[in-house]
Amino acid sequence: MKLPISYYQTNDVVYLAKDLLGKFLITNIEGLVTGGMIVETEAYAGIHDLASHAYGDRKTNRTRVMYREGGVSYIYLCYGIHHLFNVVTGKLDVPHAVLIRGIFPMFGLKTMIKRTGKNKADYTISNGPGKLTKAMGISLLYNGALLTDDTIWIEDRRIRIDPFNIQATRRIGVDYAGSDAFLPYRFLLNHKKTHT
DNA sequence: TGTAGGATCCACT
DNA sequence: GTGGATCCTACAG
Repeated sequence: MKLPISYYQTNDVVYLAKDLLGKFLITNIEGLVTGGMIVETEAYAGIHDLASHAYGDRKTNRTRVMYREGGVSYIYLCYGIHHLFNVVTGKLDVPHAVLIRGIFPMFGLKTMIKRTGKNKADYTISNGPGKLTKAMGISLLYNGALLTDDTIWIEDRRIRIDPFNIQATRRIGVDYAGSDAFLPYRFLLNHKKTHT
């Protein structure tokens, strides 16, 4: 069920961003398990993508983990407040990443409620990149963590996704990226029918 | 060493 | 639909 390391090591990051829809992101942090189905992702395509932190082959302390072999996490702080969780993909020295932007909460709902201070765990508890890390306990501590370990991992639960239910749009918040801001690298899973 | 701005969210109106 | 929270990163000097 847990995705093997080889899954992450293709260089087709756009394909992976799409393929991760319907997979399950699960964390076991501080002894508490939370998780849910991935419903929104964005692809960041290495050194030629103006929106990517690794654009222009920028190797810095922050971006270093993106250059590792696919299958580790890349977590960074955004706007000084939000931790954003990315899946590093691709081969060694190819800094591709998929930003996980939304999950549908399914496991550990009580824990999510406690962590976020909300009063119910409906889809809004984890429908944004900063919200899902908060609900799932993901922080900078786990930057570079192996996704084949038992802290943060992704499972294939054989959910079949009809391509008809995948919507592709431009990415959010990357207006600075020139023409790359318009690439259709954001993928949303239309899952209204499974839960209402 | 200093500073501008950011892969966001929420509480307002 | 707007703005404040809040702090790290990158880059200029």
